[in-house]
Amino acid sequence: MPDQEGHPDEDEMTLGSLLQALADPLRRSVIRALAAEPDGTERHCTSFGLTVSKATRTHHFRVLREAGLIRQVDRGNSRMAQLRRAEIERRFPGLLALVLNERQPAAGVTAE
Amino acid sequence: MPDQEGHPDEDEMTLGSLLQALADPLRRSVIRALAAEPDGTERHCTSFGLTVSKATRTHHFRVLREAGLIRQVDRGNSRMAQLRRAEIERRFPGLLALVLNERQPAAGVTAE
DNA sequence: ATCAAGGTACGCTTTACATCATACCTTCAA
DNA sequence: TTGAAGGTATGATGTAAAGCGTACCTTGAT
Repeated sequence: MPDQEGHPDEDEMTLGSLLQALADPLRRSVIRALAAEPDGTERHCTSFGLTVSKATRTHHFRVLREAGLIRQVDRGNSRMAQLRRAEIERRFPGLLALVLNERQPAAGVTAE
Repeated sequence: MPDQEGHPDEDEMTLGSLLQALADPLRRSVIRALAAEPDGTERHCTSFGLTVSKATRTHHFRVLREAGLIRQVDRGNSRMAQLRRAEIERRFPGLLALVLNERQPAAGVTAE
């Protein structure tokens, strides 16, 4: 599996890129879904029900990864996504809570 | 002074538009400057030292206003900006703190 | 009444981004 | 080893957003 760069260290995360990544409702829904799981949970990238093409999905997960929100781990054939909860919380306390408390039905995700 | 629409109510603020508004470093700097002042402070739109044209400045303040971050008040010839601190805090607790705590390199100055 | 100053609106350019289709690479299972 | 499945890279497209200049409208001076 090619190209796995772009996992910034905790102190390399910038508020700008985090906010930019979270400005997209699709990406927020991914983070919300991940955060709803127990800490350390790995989820298959296709398991979020995003109604976009493969290429677009790759794009969004790349943005999340490069912002530092998720960690992507290769598991044989697939690449799993994991929320970098503790690091995000240390670096920008309260940021995740904001996304979690959003009372907004997911956009772009399979409808309600 | 024309067009003063777009002051959403507190419960009309959406996380999406707030994040989008705050994704821009210029707009974050305005919010940071406002938040550094005592609550209720009104500041002249030109007092932030933004290095953009008048038209662009108007644009950014409009985004901030329509997201619900600031309130714009006409004072004779000028239009003053005021942070909607309490409302933002009630609606999305912790959001402002995130912006405030951002360690921001000076604009136009490289390196630390 | 006139005019400079503060803001906005409009039109335009340029850049960034979300999206897709296609082609390709890797892994695992027939 | 052949092929299906999961991901990525690339290139193209449409749209949104940032930026500017200019023209115009207020307001408060002169």
